[in-house]
Amino acid sequence: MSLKVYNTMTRAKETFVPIAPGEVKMYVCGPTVYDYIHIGNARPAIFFDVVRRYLETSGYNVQYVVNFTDVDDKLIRKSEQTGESVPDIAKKYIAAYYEDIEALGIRKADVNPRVTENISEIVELIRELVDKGFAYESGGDVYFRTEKFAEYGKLSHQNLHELQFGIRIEVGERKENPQDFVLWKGAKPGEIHWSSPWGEGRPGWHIECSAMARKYLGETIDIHGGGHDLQFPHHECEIAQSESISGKPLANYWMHNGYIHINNEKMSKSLGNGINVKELVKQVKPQTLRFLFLSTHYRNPLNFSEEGLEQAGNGLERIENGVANLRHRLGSASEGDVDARVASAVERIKAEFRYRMDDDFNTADALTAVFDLIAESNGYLAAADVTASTLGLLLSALQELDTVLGILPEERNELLDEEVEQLIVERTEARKTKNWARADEIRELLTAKGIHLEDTPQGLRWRRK
RNA sequence: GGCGCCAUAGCCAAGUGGUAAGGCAGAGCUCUGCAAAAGCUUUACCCCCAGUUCGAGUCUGGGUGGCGCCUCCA
Repeated sequence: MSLKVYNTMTRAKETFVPIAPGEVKMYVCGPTVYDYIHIGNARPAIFFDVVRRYLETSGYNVQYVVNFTDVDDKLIRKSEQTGESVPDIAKKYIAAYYEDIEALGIRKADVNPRVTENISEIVELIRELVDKGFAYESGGDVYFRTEKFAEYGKLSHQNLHELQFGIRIEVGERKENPQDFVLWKGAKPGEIHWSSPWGEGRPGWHIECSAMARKYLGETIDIHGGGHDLQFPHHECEIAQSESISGKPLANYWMHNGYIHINNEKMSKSLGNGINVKELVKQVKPQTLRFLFLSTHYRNPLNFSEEGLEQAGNGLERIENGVANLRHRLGSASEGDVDARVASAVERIKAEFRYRMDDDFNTADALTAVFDLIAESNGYLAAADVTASTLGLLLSALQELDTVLGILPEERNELLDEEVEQLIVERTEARKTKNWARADEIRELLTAKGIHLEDTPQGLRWRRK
């Protein structure tokens, strides 16, 4: 089966065909850097990271761009509140963003363009829009003339005239039409600003993505992604801006992830129910969060709860134990050929994984392949004699899937301190002499230190918990 | 008002019109000196009502309940 992608534009799963064979250009809307990212921001970051990884393991060369909005109303407001400058705030939260995504095992994008570093490209694009009559200057602002772009609304399938404008925010009085949106905002006194043909000011929100996507990826990109809420107006506006100039589709595939809910209500900054990634990773392993997110299809909402987190943690533990047990057995495994039955099961499971991922990145379904591999591995491990080559095969299959999912802990050659080592030696002696009381005492002592001892036919196995 | 999404076991969750994956939790058993880990066993009138069909969780229509977007949001 070939890769199928659900395209918001057509509202259907489509066979993925890149513009250039073997190349994928991906643009995902990144954060506005005025605060620490919350888990709602983490969902697209993790999901599109998995998309990128999967495309790469499928043989594509992926160009992955995620922007930073480092100047906008929210940054300016924050600056007024804290007294810090807008660039200082942006710098601080960009650094925090990198820390957070690293903690979550999210690979950095190839480029993280920033608005403030692309002002001339943005101004140039606005100038082109004005020249072609798609935009107009009004009182120091520049607006996009939505009436001029007949396809406005095609992504979100909205009829321009049936939208309720001004329902949430006031309609600016400088607009020709309420549905017009701002491309350039004239600066108020004291605000951060740049020069433009329309006076001092700064870019509107939507224009940056059009300008930066064009600069870094070209007129048409393969995949444009972001949160569900960006569909309208953000992506709709991007389409209007980009396509009215190029006459070509901005993106061939539009992908939108569903929201994180808390108590069955969306998480959002305005509701103030956000959970910071920084706080969360202090409490749970980052892999747990990845596991949790990937266990629900990306387009579905995901209700976040303590219970869900705990269940994800337990599920992950089963996988971790399986891998650890595999590694442990490596030490006592014999030489010899790969077990034919295991080999064919591994092939079957890997194929199933691909099949499920090919179906619009169905990570929840694909995760079962990991459990299948663990079950296969545990079954094989029960045998009295195992070959290192078979264990190696299982391990590499697991790692192969994990290249895409990123849920396994890194392999660490942890050492136990001398005192613990000594106790383990003592316990082994005690067991030889059937001094169960002392053996159990030591085991409990170490359990209290977070080190779990397990006696297996192949000797002692320990793990941290 | 317009445009959408969702409803599957105690919980999470996948599901191509062919008789309900997987995980977590629970119970029982096996292995173990005891544990742990692991294995085996065990649990579903797929929200309701019609319809299409040889056959519907899946398609159509109508309900009920929940959620989202309609220019800050991921």
